[in-house]
Amino acid sequence: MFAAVEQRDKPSLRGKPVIVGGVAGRGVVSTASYEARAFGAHSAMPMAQARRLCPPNTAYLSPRFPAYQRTSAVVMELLAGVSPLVEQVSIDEAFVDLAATDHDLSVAGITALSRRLKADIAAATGGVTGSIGAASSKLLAKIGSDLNKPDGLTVVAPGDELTTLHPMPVRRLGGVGPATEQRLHRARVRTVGELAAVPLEDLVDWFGTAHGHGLFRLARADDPRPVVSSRETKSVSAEETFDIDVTDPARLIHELDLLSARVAARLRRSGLTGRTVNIKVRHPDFTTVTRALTRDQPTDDGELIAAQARRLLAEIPTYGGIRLLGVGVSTLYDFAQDDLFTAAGEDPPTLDFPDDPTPFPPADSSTSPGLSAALATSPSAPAPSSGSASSPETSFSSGPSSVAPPALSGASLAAGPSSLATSSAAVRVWRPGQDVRHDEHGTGWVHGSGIGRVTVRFEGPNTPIGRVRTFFVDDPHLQAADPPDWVIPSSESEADRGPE
DNA sequence: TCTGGGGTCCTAGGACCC
DNA sequence: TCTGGGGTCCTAGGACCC
Repeated sequence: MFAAVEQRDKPSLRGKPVIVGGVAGRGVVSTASYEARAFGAHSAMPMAQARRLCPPNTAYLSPRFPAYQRTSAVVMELLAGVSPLVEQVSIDEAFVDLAATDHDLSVAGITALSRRLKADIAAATGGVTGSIGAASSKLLAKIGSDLNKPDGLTVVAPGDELTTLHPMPVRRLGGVGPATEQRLHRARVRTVGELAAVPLEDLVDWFGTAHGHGLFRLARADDPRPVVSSRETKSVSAEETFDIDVTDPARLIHELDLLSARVAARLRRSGLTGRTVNIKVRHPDFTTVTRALTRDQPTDDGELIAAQARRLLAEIPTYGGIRLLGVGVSTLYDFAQDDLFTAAGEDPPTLDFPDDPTPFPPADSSTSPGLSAALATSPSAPAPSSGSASSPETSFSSGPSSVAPPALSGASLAAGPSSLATSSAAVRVWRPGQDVRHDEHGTGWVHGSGIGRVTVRFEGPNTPIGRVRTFFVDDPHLQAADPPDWVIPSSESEADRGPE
């Protein structure tokens, strides 16, 4: 599709090999025009290899996503005119549920409708053609649309599904990629028909429950997947492959910050926040590792994301250089954090420490022996347009009590003044050994801590051995009197090592 | 001049909880 | 002393798709 748009917009490219993709450095081919495919170029091929294969008159172009997006929107608009139930799969693919309409669903009727639609698409896009597959399921419709590219039209009549499907190579099935294909080939299974002869137990054995059952059904054209108009976003990420492997740690941190900012901006644009920060590192030998950390509160704040990402990166050896760096956020929530809870009529799950009449030590940092910092902020309305609805980091010291908690202050500084000023929550610091609770079990001390949570170790007349419980910032047990259910640590547990 | 970028889903193990 | 069962959440990695 990218190549078709380029050839539409630049007549001189028509009839010539066109390759769209990363044209420099370590780029790969996004799309090869049919003229370029004749020389062996194809999607996902390293650009360097495509250059070796294609003749000198080949055009190598960087993608112009806005142009493709405009063309895509024109097509999607036409599809919406055909049926209210359209599932856009990508920038250039969609499923249309014709059963959600009152169209004539006979083969003749669908063929006529498809012809009209193809003509409308070509006219509305200025000559970009599309291929249509029509069938009784997504599986067959998709396979049909691939059959006579470009500008193809395939209608699989009801009843013809198996005769269409079974001669095809297994690779044609959605969900069968290089790994599954290889595995099947080793088992002498090359066609869908051969796949249909494999017992379910074998498929589950080879590919696991989900994939095994999926293959078993697809091989029988048993595909009840409905057309769904919209799906919620599960993650937002950004990554970059460097032209030359990066070794300089300062440069890596800088890149991490840039990626975090990009992710945060896209989260805000979509009205999303997320709790899990992921990083991805690809080494020069192409091995790829990921690290993730789930926060207690969702955020869309680039500084906060970057702070987490830096901690995660610190776990990974980078002295050999880094080929690719990525940052992502998942465990998403639909609204900015403040909206999330006020809209639901619930209290925000953070403690409002300044007003909190807890049995804790006094919230006076100058007199409380254990409290090393208490940054209170005035409750105020969320900033109207800043998007920084995230709360400041609520963190706990885990370092030696003689030192100001470094991770802590780093995190709260990273939250930035504007973020602090717009939040109704406070940052509170606990130090190991700090006395935080007294009850019938004895006296509880901060034993360990992490972002958003703290473990308290109890000892006293009723608890001869140390008992440990983890509290979260929003845990009512931290302030309420109702008896929590105690966790009795085993002897190996860190709980018995006691406060430092 | 070897191998992009943005996603989804699944699995497996461990921690934790009741 | 020889250790359940079911559930959820989290993390890491892999396959796959466009």
